Amino acid sequence: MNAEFSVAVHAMVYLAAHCQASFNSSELASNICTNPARVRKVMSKLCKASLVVSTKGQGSGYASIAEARRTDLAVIAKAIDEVPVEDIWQSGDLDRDCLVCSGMGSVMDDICHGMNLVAFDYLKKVTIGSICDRLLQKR
Amino acid sequence: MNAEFSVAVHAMVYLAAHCQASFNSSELASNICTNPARVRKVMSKLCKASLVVSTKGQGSGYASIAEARRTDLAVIAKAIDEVPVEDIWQSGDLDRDCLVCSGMGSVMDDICHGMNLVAFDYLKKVTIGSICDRLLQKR
DNA sequence: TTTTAGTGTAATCATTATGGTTACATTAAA
DNA sequence: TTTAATGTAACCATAATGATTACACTAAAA
Repeated sequence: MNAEFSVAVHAMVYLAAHCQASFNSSELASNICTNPARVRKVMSKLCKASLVVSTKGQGSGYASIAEARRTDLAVIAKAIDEVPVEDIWQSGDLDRDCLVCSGMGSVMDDICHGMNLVAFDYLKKVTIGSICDRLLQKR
Repeated sequence: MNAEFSVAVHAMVYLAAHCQASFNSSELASNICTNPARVRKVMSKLCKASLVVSTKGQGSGYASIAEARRTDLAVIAKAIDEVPVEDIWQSGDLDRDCLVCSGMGSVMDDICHGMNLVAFDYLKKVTIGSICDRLLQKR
């Protein structure tokens, strides 16, 4: 799971915490501590998944959708096409006679998939709203 | 989670499936499809955690421990010092006044930790024995 | 006692992945 | 018509990864 996920969550939290306003990629980049091009790349994916709204032209930028607080992190991860556990290296070789050698690849694949399923279940329980509340001490 | 985990699991499964014999790093590397030095590096960690036994000198190598089939993948991951979800990039900056900017780092850290907890729970349920049985079609 | 075949471990190298930077076509407000 | 923004691609520097090489150490075998 790379930094795009952090950028996406941070941006969505920031927008949700200032839900009346709109911010351009430079303003978001400054708060996230990255560069505007990276922010735009991530926001473009969120926008395609309808998790944020973006406008174009002068004075444009990004803003929260109405249901932003209810958006969970699993949805965000899928929108930016990320999985918690990256594909593990598949050892062995399908063409070998040895059952261990030829079978370990798919075993590791399944294990990776299994971890991703439980990790996604966990991410489903974390919402942008819950993060906002925690950050703004509204527990 | 990098390839050392694959190497470790593959090696443990191979040794457990041939539990009467001992194999050197070249033999294991050939079955895993990697190089002997890499195998030795991983096996050395497993050995320190007493998950395999190794001998030295001429004719030496690695062999299964008696309880190998009951070893679970969480124990192996810990032995080689790996976590399923690598640290996610901590966005923001602790020294900023903005609560979102200064707080997101630890939020992402906690999320990463939460995913690792559930992923480790999953790995605990997968044992070397269960993988052997699957590969050798003893379901 | 010497030779030999192995482990343990570090150093180096090539390749890949990652993130930052720059550039520019496109868009829409002013 | 100008300006300020997004969307996206290309390029570069750096970091991470795995393969390779080397070698000190160890213990069996001759």
